[in-house]
Amino acid sequence: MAGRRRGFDREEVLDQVTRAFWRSGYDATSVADLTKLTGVNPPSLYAAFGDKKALFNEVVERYRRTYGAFTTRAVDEEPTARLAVERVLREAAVEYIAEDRPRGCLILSAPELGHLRKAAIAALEDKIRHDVDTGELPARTDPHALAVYVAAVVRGMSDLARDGATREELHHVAEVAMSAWPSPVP
Amino acid sequence: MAGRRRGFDREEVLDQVTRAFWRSGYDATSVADLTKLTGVNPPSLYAAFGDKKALFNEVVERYRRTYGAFTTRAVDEEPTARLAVERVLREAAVEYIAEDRPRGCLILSAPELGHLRKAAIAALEDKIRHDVDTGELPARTDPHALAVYVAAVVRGMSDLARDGATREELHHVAEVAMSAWPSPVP
DNA sequence: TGTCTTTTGTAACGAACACTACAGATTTGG
DNA sequence: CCAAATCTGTAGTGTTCGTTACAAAAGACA
Repeated sequence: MAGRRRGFDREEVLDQVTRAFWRSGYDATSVADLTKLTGVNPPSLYAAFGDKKALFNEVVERYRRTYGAFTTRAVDEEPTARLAVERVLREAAVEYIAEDRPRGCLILSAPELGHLRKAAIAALEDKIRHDVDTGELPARTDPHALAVYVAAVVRGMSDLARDGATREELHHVAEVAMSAWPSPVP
Repeated sequence: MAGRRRGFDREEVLDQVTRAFWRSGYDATSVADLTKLTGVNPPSLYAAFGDKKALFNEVVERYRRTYGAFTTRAVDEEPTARLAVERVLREAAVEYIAEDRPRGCLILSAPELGHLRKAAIAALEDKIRHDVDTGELPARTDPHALAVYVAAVVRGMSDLARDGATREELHHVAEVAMSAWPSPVP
């Protein structure tokens, strides 16, 4: 038996909340900020999403499936680790500076999401290791070290974007970073 | 005409406060945390350092002169940009994981200190440009792009340290990162 | 229409926040 | 030893935090 219908679009509110957490972080974004931003009063917000922590968790999941999905897609779709990393860096330079969004990466900016970052490094490391095994990369290549290096560069790019870097600067970073990629022995 | 003497060591308290801000950041560190940590009651703390913002500013200045001085020293003391960057990366891998301190870099972790980061990039860029002018680096080298690349790597190393990376991992990042350094044309 | 269920706005809760009024304690200078 | 000056601990200030009690409003089903 149903009752009164929700007076707001759950997805639209979730996107507004995502951008707020993305811009300012979890702690610096108050529930009062969110109610003012969305026009949804506290009881409705809590009924729809649970408490602030649960709302943030849902925001993170949504972010992974939308704004943050380009990294996973590159690693999954590109045939080699080199092409995957090239694409991640090239796309990050665009994504992290997109005009109608907060800058940088929500996940890379949230201290409590280290497990997601660790998983991303492991996935890239596996892809690198595969290329070492097939001879696509030299046998001397250390897959873990190379994956952690890429992680460092991407995090640096996200931080720089938040500091106001330009798209050209990030593209330069990507270009220079790729020149550290191991070249096969002849 | 003097009165009652201060009951605590100002420098010692300042160091404890520095580590608190360093570990948890400005917002997440409450004045109540600081009074509990140092044993100094609020009125004494405010009399000695001013308000929370002024205290943080003094902490940052102190950090620059102590824990964070190794980067400036490397750029000032090393004869070439390459040696300076090599040294910054090598020392960062040690400094950012030191056992009796918070991990990472206080300045790189504080969103409001972008001006200090910008100044550090400019200083490195100048050193790189000097080496381009003297022929130490190839003429095609873009000093700004290379400096921003180094900034990205260092920030990534600081972030990784906070996430629990090991010293070996950071050393690997430094090593791989240096292989992107331009080599002179023969 | 009447009843049941769910959402809504108002208005508050206790806790934690940065900060300070005030009075007693402690020191130097006269 | 007295008086002026500085520091200390207690106990507050008003504000904001996340969260919720409550009753009116609104739609679904009998």
